[in-house]
Amino acid sequence: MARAGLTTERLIRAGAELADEVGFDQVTISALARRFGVKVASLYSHLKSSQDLKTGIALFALEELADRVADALAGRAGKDALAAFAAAYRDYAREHPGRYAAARLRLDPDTAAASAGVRHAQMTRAILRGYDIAEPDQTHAVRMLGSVFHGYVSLEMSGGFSHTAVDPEESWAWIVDSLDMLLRNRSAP
Amino acid sequence: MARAGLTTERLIRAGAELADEVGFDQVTISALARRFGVKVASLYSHLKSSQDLKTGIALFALEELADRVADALAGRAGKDALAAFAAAYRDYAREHPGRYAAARLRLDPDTAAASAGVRHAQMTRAILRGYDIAEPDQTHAVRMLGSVFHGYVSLEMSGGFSHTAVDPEESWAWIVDSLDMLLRNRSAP
DNA sequence: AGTATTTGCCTAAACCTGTTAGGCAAATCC
DNA sequence: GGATTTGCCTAACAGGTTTAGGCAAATACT
Repeated sequence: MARAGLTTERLIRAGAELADEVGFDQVTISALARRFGVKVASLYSHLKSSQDLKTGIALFALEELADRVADALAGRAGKDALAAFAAAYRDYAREHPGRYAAARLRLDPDTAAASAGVRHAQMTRAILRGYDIAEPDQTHAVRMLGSVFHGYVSLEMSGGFSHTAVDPEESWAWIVDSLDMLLRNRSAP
Repeated sequence: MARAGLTTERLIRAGAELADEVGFDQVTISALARRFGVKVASLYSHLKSSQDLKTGIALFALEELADRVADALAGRAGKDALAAFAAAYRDYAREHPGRYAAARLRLDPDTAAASAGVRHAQMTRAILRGYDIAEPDQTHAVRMLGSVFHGYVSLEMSGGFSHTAVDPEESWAWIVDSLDMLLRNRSAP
């Protein structure tokens, strides 16, 4: 019988696509095997477990998102950088909802420390360079930015804004504007 | 054989407790049956499905959280109300992580419209009465508050803040402060 | 009270996902 | 071309979900 040519790489990639189509928590070893026209047990040569697959997708998504954000940030500063960061984040979540959900998977500390998550933190801090904010306020600001962006995207994705007529696009712009205003206010004199 | 005295109410309540102990997505009909010392099939007299159970827990949590927020808000206005709202929200998530996760379950539109979710929206809007912000900015502000609070709690719960020494308590206070400052700036002249 | 009816929990069974163990054949290496 | 590695397979078991049908406890009726 001809072989299917599975690799861990391909499985994780396909898992990411599957996540976008059916939702991250519907990603299952069985569904993945079906997609490759292969028996379930065959995947266990490439993946340790279902959890392993999910972690792999999470790491993949974190990396991909970090790359996008880095691209968006290149050559920008101040409010420009803030807006670009925000847009990259939100666009990714809308284009790849399953991967975005994956990126929010809780990782064990070691895995997290070796992931692209640290790049995310660095880039968020980089944005604040345009605003001259010292520690510990800088950390507070990093946490606030992360909260707003993640919170907004998460609420929007779960349909939380669909019961008001106001365009989410406008709210997003208003919020970015507000954050810029706030960070300027918080800048050292 | 003596009966166990199951009711939909009791099952949902026990499910909420179970969620706090083992995590919302580990809540399962089987685990619930074990907890009552009863066979799995018996629960199907009271619950239509596993999904039904989860929806029930979500509605219960939304209600409970709305009650707490309403209590916290009573007799307060302006920044006081803002801080109380924020505290109620965060405290609930820390006390009842499973229920908080349940409250974030995506509900179908009809169910959502009949849930305590609408009270949450109303209360968030009520806070803004202390700041004199007109539409459509009011909607933007509601969305921003929701995003920050949910985003912060969600990131904190998933361990996102554990790699920096800065006290999350301080960050929270800083953020509430910032939001107050921002809303005052956005007030009509 | 004693009978009739409802209702609650049971057994049994089918189907799905996850996981491990062991086998055979295709690909690869000399 | 023969030996070895490696990939996918079958088989089997452990949960979880859900439906169908049965017996006995609780409740309602006269």
